Amino acid sequence: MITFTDSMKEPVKETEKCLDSQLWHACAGGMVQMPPVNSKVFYFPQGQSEHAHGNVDFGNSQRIPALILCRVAAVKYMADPETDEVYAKIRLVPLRNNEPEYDDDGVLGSNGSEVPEKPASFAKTLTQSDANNGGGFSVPRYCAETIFPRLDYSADPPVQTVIAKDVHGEVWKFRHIYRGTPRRHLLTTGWSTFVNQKKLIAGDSIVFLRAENGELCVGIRRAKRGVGGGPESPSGWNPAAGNCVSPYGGFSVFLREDENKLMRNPNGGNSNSGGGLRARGRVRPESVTEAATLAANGQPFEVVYYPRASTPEFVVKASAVRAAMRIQWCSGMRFKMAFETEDSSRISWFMGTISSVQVADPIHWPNSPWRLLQVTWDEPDLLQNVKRVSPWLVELVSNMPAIHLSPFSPPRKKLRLPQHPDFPLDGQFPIPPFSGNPLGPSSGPMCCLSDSTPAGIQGARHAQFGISLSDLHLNKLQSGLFPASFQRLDNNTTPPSRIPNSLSLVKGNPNSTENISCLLTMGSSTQSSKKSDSAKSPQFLLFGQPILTEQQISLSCSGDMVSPVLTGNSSSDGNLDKTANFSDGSASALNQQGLADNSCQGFPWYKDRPTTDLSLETGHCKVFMESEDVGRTLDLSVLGSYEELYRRLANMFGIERSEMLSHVFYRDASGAVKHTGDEPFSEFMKTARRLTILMDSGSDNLGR
Amino acid sequence: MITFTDSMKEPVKETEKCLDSQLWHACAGGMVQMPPVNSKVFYFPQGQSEHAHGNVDFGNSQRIPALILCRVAAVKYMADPETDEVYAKIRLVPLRNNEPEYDDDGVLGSNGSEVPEKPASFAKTLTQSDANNGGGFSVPRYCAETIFPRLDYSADPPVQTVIAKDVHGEVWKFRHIYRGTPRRHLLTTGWSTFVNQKKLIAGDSIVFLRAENGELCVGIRRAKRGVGGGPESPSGWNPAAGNCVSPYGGFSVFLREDENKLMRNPNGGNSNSGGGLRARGRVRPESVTEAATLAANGQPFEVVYYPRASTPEFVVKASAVRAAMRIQWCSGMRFKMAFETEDSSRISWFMGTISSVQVADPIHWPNSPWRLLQVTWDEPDLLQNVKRVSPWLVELVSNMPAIHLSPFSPPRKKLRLPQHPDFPLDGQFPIPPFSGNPLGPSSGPMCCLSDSTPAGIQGARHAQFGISLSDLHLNKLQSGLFPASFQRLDNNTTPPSRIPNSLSLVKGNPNSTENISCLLTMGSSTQSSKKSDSAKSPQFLLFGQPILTEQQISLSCSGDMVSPVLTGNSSSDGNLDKTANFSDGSASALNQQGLADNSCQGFPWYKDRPTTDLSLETGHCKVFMESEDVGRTLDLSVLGSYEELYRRLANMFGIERSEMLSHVFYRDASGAVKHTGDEPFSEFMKTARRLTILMDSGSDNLGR
DNA sequence: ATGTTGGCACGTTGCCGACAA
DNA sequence: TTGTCGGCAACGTGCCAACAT
Repeated sequence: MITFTDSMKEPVKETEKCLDSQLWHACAGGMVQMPPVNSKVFYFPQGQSEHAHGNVDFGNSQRIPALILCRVAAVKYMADPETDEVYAKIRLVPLRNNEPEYDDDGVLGSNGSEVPEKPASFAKTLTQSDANNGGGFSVPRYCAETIFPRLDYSADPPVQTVIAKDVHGEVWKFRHIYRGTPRRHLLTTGWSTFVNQKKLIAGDSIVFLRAENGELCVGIRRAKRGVGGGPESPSGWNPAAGNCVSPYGGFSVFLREDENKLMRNPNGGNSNSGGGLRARGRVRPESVTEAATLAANGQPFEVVYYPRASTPEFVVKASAVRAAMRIQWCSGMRFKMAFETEDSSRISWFMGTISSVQVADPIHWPNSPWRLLQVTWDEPDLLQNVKRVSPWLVELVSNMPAIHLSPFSPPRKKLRLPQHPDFPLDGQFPIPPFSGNPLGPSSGPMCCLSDSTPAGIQGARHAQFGISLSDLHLNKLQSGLFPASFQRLDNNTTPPSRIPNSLSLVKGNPNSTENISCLLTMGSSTQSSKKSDSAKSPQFLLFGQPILTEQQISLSCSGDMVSPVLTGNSSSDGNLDKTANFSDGSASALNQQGLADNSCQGFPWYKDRPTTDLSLETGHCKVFMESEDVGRTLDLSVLGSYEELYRRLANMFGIERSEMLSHVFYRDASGAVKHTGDEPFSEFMKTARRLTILMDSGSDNLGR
Repeated sequence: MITFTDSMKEPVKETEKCLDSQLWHACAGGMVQMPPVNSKVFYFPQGQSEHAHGNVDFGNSQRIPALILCRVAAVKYMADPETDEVYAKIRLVPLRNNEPEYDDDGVLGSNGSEVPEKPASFAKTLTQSDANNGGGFSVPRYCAETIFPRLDYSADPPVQTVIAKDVHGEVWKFRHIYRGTPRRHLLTTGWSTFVNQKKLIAGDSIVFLRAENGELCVGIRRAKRGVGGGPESPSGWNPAAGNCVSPYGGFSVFLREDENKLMRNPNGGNSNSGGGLRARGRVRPESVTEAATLAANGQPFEVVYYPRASTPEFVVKASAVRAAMRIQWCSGMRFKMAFETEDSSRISWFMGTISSVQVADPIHWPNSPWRLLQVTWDEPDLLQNVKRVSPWLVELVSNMPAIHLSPFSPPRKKLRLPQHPDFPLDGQFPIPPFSGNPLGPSSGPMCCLSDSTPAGIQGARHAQFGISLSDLHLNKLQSGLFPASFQRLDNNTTPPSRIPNSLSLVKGNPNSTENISCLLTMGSSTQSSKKSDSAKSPQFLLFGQPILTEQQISLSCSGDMVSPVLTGNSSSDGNLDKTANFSDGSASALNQQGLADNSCQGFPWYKDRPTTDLSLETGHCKVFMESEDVGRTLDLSVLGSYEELYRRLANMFGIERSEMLSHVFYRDASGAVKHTGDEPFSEFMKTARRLTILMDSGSDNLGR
């Protein structure tokens, strides 16, 4: 008997009960990691719209950024009262540019005790016999012995009543008996009631969890119907690329099946006011537009996330996105990706190759990295439905450390991500005169792969080196810091057909040896940034596309254009205008040649200030942080004094301003290296070309 | 298998299927009459909020009128997909003042064929045996023979399969057999499935209906649990008067029971996006505020109405409301009210007495007639929960015709309600300079009853006549047109204790005989308006409160004040300012004396223009329509010409302007009766005091 | 005319060990 | 160790006429 308060104030809220986060996670599955409160995440409206039923029309009233940096304000772990499906309400606060107080992982705000040890839990996928209405439930021994209360084995047969609470706190009783020959654990009486009430069928999973207070909890994970035997977890992966009418593509099959299940299910209805007209399951399209609009306007909002819906997470740890976007994704790259196994009991990794790097929905989200990667799987049968993935979901496969990890930099000096211009603001927020790449400086090499471009279409001189991928793999190159993407794994015995099978290295100038050596050591950027400062750049061509090294990119402000293909300034970070331009200018040119499909992509998130100029704009200056081979563009003309400069730099790199004074050096147009303050600010402003912050007072690696 | 369109556009709408209006009505029950499309209705936000779960907070951002005149734009007959409960979506368009094109009953727009003959249908309340899972269904012979397909009685036993579609079009099959000794009709196979699926219990009703196309339909009407055996239909009747915190009062008990049923019912849930947080059943409070706000802003809106919810209709035929409000409701009045019987098979009338006339929620809806009447029932046991009713739901009991019916007027001349100023605009809409009473001219007598006021507190001379109610009843007075409210019915053998048992008649002046005779004939206003035009008015006192006749009220503009109690101008119609003033001034005075509870109430819907002035404002003029004893106030000063006058009058009374010219007479300040046009308009405007439209050219009853 | 009851037959549910993987 | 099967007993379902109202 449910009692209502006298005033009947919001009896509805009664159901807005949060459930134990551990049980929630047990039901959500091993793949699901919720961002901690106060951590930074990127919210992808595009991803959320996949979460919704029906078309989400964001209208043309205002542009919504493809991803919005937010702080996680709250997470409510909840469960659908009818289906028991777990979902989370995530309250997000968009971060404006000037909120540096939260660190990426949210450890600050979450009082340390945020690493709960996993409680004992057990998941079993129901067999036919388990789900048959005639039968009981075969309890795996492990579950019976570690999760269930201890049975008194002296009795004959040993029996007990197991009491478990479901996600709503409802209590279920099961007769637990240990009998048969050979002996086995069974749930009999009470089980079929449970199966019927919860409408479980073979393939669904049941989760038993022993909570910290000793209580036994039971949750369910419904199987995702409609997939032919493949791994189950992130299933909805195939928005028809560039198809605006049906953004779901093959994915909608999933939703349909789910939908039908909900429809024929006597549950899942609502006796709602509107007359049961609200969308069943998942999220209403309006909720998505609402959230996205609020987000775009910088206002707090709430999203509902169904971890077991056939869609990937659309609220992603900022650090994960940033890390992924530091990598210059290229077709041909090998990666692995985690999936939940069909019985959702384990996680297994699947290998694949990037077949193309291309914006998933160029019409609506032209600047979005969401599902940027079109992939080919080594075991295509199992992952037929997974055609496009987002970069942060895959892990490059290599026994070389990924270059962006900068393994040789001392931890202390590890680049602190700029805390200032965090928004990939494509239209909504005022763009500050200088706006850094929200994903932080990219230190991955810019490279371009194509398996179809005729070699030599570029005017540059080139020579075939005939290095295959396996060659590369075997080559000692890999022990250096070659982009961690070109070789197959050792255990990859059946290479997909699309794996490129030739690699061209093009020497751009005679001192190729030195340049290769530069390439090999570029991870140690203290050297490389010095050595290759003004060096002629080498050119690698892979399938006719040039491969640029970090140096070639980040140092391009020194005046050397590297490749006619990259007509824009190719600095892969900070210099946003140029990055955008890469896509607007040369990339579209590539498109016209039918090459874009397989080429690498810069991320054109900053289309706002299109420039065709190849060099830095006057007054703009590259800023380098100490030994890191990363740089940011700074428009000195907007600054009025050294003081302002220091403040800006402090903000950019997260350094105390007091530390700054004696550590900032610059090279002027004539090549002379000076200390800030050596010249009047006006002079500095006009002549400075490259600026370095050197925290280690001893070293002198600033190109002096 | 439900198919979705490729684009998945609004799959939700799929369920927004309308059902056969006849089946809908059969399920809704005999009490429910939906207003036809294009008819005029009053929408009561207050009433709708009773329809909602939880507190409806209309905020204080803007005042919402208590009732809003609307045109019915559309009615969608629907059924809850889970519970089969029928509901209607009514699309309403608020009517601004200048939309005279729709008549009250909507016959205009509804292409004539709107009077569907009731199809053969049969409702049976399930017996214990019917609902027992073990049993079948005893088909009443009438149902079997008139609704079901004809049985072949030659077989032994006669059997057939009856196929019926439910509200969703789902097909149900029942084995219909005629067997046993004595022979009877039974539904066996298929029946218990139906009972189980629909979760029917004893007391619920099943409706069989033979549709026009010959198809058999089946619907259900669930019993309203929670009432101890009383009649069932309009149950939620007792908002705690004046209690703002819990506007549901005893009523919430009903909701609770219903709610519990829905809760424990595996149906009735929702697998909704929001995570099942939407209100179950009935209407969300936000929907109410939304509708009310739209309505108040004159924008089209939609309401959802559950005819079998325990709340009275909040969209009421305008004519019904107007008719009800023409009556000056007084405590002590006897009435009857229709209820659906417990088995919802019939309608029965219950007798009661108005115990007090008092605004139900003076804080939020100070001007609302909603649930204006507090009532005492002759059979209180059966209607314990019905404490307050709205005037249009009750019917005054009298073997005399109600005065407002004007039975002696030829039908042709029956008052056409003014079509012009229809809004009871209390704040939202601009008040036109001349604003008529939206409920039309009131022709009911203003009277005041109190069983507690000491006689003679008013200064007026008075005499006790000692006429009891039964005296009145027996008295020949009743054969005239005495207000149809003061006597008990013949069959009322147990008079409620609160029935007043004495009646005072106070002679206001010596010519009482004439005045009584005037009273007796006032219904025939052709005489009365002439005779009592300038006559001194008699005073009836009932329990010390004066009773005013129609003449006293409507003719008070001639200068005679009737009673010091009624300090305001007591014209019960048209002269809105005065009516409002009655409540604002004298009624509150009564309140201070603790008398208001049982006194009559004028309807202060026009507080906007408070006036303490007792006479008509300068330039205002009473307009009388021919023989009707009703009048409307007209501000001549806003008119510029006779032409404008005619247009306005035509609008007010729904008369062709061409007919008008020769039919408008007026009496000027000097008492002279003239034809419009006799004087220049400017002169007319200044001197006219009483205006009569005389359609019957022959009669000369205009006080000339 | 129709509601209620008890009888009874049949179908289903659900517990069990045997068997097999 | 645990999934599946056939056996079988208990129970519930549902049809029926008799009886009651």
